[in-house]
Amino acid sequence: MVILPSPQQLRYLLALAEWRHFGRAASACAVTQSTLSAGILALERQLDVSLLDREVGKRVVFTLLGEEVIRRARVALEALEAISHVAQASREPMTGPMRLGVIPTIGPFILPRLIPLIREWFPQIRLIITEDMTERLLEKLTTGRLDVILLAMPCICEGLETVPLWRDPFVLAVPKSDALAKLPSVPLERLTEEPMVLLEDGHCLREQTVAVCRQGRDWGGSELESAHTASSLHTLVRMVGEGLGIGLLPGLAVDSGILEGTGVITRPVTGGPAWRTIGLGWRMRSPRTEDFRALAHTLKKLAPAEAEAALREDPVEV
Amino acid sequence: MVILPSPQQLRYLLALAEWRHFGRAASACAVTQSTLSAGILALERQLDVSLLDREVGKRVVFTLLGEEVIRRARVALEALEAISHVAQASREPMTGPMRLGVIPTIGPFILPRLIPLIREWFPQIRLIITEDMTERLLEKLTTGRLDVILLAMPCICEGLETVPLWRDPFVLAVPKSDALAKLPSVPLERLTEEPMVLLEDGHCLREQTVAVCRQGRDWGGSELESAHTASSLHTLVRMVGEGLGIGLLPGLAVDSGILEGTGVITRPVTGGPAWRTIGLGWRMRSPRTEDFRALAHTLKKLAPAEAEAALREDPVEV
DNA sequence: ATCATGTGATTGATAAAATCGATTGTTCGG
DNA sequence: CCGAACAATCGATTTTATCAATCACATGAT
Repeated sequence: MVILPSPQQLRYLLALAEWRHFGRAASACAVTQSTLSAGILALERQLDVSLLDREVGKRVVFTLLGEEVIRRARVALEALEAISHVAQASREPMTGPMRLGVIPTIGPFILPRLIPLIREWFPQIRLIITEDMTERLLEKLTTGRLDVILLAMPCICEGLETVPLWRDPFVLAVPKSDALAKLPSVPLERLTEEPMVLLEDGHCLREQTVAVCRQGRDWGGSELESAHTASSLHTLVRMVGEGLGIGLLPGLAVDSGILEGTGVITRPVTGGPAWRTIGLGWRMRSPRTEDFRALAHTLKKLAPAEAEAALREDPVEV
Repeated sequence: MVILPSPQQLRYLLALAEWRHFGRAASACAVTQSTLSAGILALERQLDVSLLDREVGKRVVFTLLGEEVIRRARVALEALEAISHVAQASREPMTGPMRLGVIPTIGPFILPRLIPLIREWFPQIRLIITEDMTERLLEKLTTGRLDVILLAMPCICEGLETVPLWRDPFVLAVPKSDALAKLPSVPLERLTEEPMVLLEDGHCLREQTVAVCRQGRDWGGSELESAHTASSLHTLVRMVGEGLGIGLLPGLAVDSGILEGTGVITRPVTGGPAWRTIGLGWRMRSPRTEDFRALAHTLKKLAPAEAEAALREDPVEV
């Protein structure tokens, strides 16, 4: 049987790696310097290797092996902490802080409904909300700075568990006076007749609307480059109102009143699938996986009835 | 600061999960039953949850949370053990058992040279060799039943670190009396003139030789189905000798004398790349990564001089 | 019904360890 | 050469892990 390093010793080692100073590392661990020193020594003695270079002066310099052990100690302690956390989450499900990330094309339109819903169903949950674009949300999620994110699916990111919540249909936004406004609905093919206003690069909604347009007709790079770009959906609507072009809007945004007082109206688009799927995602093997599954189940209540029904009938995601 | 479960307690839990019996689990851990019982109780008390269902009789039944904690305990203990192992590997590099897997189209031809080489360079290493096909080697590697494998690259398997060692050229094997035997070398295009003898499904060499043949000409499924199949390279050579068809052989096999006394001769193939790259692979983040890198460096000495040179000049792998 | 048996939990004693406060021995910078 | 800063060491104390023995409670055989 192998002698395992004690978690305490590993904590001391990580603190030392962080502070590079025995005294400060010790007070960070709430122990005396002698305790931490003894702990590091004991770890080195048990492993029968030296983790610190003690040659040069009194500075804290780790050996190559020391650095490697530090990396692995982080992993091991995280795994141990996860056991505590999963126990805590099971003891008191749906309590405590929950750091939720949300993309800018969902956040402003869903949060006014989402926050009261969570307060009602899970009053013990303290939501901490971050709004950012998909890529950076994923980075924050995988590095543990977020617990759970609300985004447009599909999301290709390994180690991520996602649940589709509902479909959000795209509708065409045109100025009241536009020719297309006279039609009851607009076929996909006609979307390229007029210039398009798109979101800035980085918004996944930009790529999704472009993909919808490309369904209708070959719509090359040149038109895309000449399109106007907006930094938010609110700006995009204003620009459509100013006659700079037409735009595709998520139904979610329209439902929450983004068009009010803008002179922009919407028409449904026909001739092909035109929606995005909104889903909830979290780190696979997160200690609070069960919490997040329950949250997803509750969040489905926020779907417009017909969107949820559509997803139920055809759960295969695009 | 969260209270972490002690590794010892987790070991008790895992033993209990394995034996489902306090007494037997205790002796497996070399402690008394009371110690193990107290350990489990202490773990439950510290986590403030119940891991065992103690309602029904005296049988050992885990709660759902218990099962989850057991899974995570396995991960955490592995991470802790990895720290011990990396320390041990650094303390005594290149010692102890090393479980090497090798595919059947490499093993018989390289092991007679590889084993003495390792005995000479790393006499402390105790090789334990397993021969199997790529897929099952990878499965054994990822589940920890092998430490390192020798295979044909590229190998698409995440979590695997691989190093290319040398190129092994394919040569054409034909009966001495065959028409192609009269040529000094054979262009790829002519490989499909005669029936081909291939290895059985599952050998990666089969797919590689088919890929080489396909370079020369469109060579569809029907010819493949009608090809003869051999269960080993030795059989394949015999079948070529019997006139059942021609075959592609790794130079490695030819160099080690597979053709002796068979009436089969070889010709180089021209008109396109015709080789496989042999590499060494191991679990990324294996505690003995440094050992394996050193091993790979040494194994390169087994390459025919020209093959290693080719790889040095053009290390980009196909 | 009764008792033997197998099981996990409990108890009290003992050995091992973690930790603390105080001290020692180095290494720099002035 | 001295003093400040720092890590290592020492001795005392508390805490923890472990053991052997025992208890409490099922189950099954008679």
